[in-house]
Amino acid sequence: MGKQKPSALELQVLGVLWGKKKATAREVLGAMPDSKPRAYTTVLSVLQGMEKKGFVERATSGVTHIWSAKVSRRETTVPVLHELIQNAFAGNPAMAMQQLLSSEKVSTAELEELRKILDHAKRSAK
Amino acid sequence: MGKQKPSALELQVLGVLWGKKKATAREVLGAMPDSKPRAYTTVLSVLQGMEKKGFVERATSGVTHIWSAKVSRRETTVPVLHELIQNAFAGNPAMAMQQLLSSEKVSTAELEELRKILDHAKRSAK
DNA sequence: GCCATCCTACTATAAACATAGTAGATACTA
DNA sequence: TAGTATCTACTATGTTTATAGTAGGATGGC
Repeated sequence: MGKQKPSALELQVLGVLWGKKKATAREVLGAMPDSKPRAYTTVLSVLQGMEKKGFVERATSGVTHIWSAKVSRRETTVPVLHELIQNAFAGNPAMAMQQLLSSEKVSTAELEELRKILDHAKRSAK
Repeated sequence: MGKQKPSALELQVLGVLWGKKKATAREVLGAMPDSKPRAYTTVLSVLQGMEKKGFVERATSGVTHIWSAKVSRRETTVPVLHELIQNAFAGNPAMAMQQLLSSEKVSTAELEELRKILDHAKRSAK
């Protein structure tokens, strides 16, 4: 019953729900970050499966159901990232971050923010 | 027939090969970071499948085959991380890094190293 | 030389995933 | 109110994943 790992598609659905707080199946379909064409029923089926796994829950509003995430972004992604780092980065998170910095666009403001977090982490470590 | 995405297990195998440069199937089995018990033939089958997909290649040394990665860590993991950030972090790599800093152990030396990279990125951005 | 061992190739299979259709209920609209 | 559109539940299907067995060839020790 406990902590299962969401698939890539399920994670994408969760990402939408973390962003919107609440959404109908149709709204989720419209907000999927990969813009792959999918049938409405595909997303609905995924949501229904995710409910069984405890990833999402729904509130009924008339006929339409309103979906929301039941698990937090952090609790969900920490194990996912951890596993990825174990598997692909020899357990070394710094290597992953280094690659992220060089492969993804990070704004100056975000860089500044990260530097603060870094300094704080350094002080805590000492 | 280009760029397919490796599964989690395939990524784990690649991680072993990136670390060891070359390894037999048995050595790969022994070095899998999750220490899940698996049959020798399981790993062999995975390697054979990965060869078809172009992820690994082999050299024959007598009867035994020596396996090595045919794709680099970077070219493989950049799309994987990118997709993860799109799906689970609203396309925001800084959020992912922030979480990494707070959820994974990073040594003081690595923090220092990261700070340098950060400063460099900041200078380049300006 | 023989037996146990280790190797690869090939095949099999259960489970998970991604996808979507169909049917029946409800709601809108002209 | 008749027809159209929309919604959910349920079922189905092709694919990929993870797993491992079996068969047959080679190796090595004794």
